[in-house]
Amino acid sequence: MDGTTLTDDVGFLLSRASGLLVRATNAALAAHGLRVRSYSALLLACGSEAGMSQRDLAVILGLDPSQVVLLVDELTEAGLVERRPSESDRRTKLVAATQAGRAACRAAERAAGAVHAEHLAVLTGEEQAQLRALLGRLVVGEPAPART
Amino acid sequence: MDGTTLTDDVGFLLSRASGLLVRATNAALAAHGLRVRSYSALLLACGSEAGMSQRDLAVILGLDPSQVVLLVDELTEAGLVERRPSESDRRTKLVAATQAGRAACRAAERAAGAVHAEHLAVLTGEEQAQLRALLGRLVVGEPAPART
DNA sequence: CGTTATCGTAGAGAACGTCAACGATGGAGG
DNA sequence: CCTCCATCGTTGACGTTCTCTACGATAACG
Repeated sequence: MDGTTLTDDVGFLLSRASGLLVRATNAALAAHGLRVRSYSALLLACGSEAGMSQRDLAVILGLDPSQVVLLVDELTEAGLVERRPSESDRRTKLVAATQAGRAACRAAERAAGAVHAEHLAVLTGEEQAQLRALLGRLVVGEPAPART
Repeated sequence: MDGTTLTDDVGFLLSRASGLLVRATNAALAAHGLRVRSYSALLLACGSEAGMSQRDLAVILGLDPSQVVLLVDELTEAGLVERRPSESDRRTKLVAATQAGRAACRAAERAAGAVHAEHLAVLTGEEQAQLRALLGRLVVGEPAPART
């Protein structure tokens, strides 16, 4: 009567599933010079025309702001994004995707999507939607990530 | 029409949810001198009377064998497990929980379970079961974790 | 008996998480 | 206007985790 068979633990399964997917996606993105981390940031930068502040990036990605600095440094050096000054607040810098960045993002999107689809193939489309919905509620139901 | 809104991406949600739960669980287990990592290993060691080989530990936890060494070192130094020679194979060492280890495991189980329940409270019991089932299929549907 | 594979171990290097501090700017109040 | 406090980006540090390589000891196979 141990309700805690590790392999039935939601937390463990979450870590395990996440780890497997991240690993596979990293391998696929390596061909594009990206990792899951940088890809996510790039994707967000591509999301808005004007760019997104590093603080917003940190909040959405659930990272410490100091990590975002390095991430943006890396993407900037690769010529995929650029830091633009905000017009309304001279402290904030908007991270905006360059032309090359948008192109790389599209390519990476295909690569990541393929791995993604492959790993989720064991689930039906409906099940994938279910999973997405459940995880979504799990994530938003939580307090701030780091540095409230 | 971008099908890739990061916050709707299953992989991203997986990482995010996993990260949040691990962080919270680590905080809760800190009072018992454990982390999620060591707790998982301890739980497995407590699972079988004779103990479990480090190799099996690595496979189940999805870790590199070299990490298991450090993990078991740590647990051994804390007096929670001990390495026993296997009778059938002198190469393998069986990791078995001590009395103290089993006690610590039970206490940690309660602490982890509480955090667990709290973070999953946004889902109904049925939804939690659904999630567990979906994740389970996702995990087993994958190839070997590290070093096949 | 020799070759090949496996188990545990050790070590290194990169990526990641977490925290503390600082300069520059913005905002609120006297 | 000036002062106090909050925020944004940045830097630095320290510990954890991932990944890979190599090695000694033992096992399994030919």
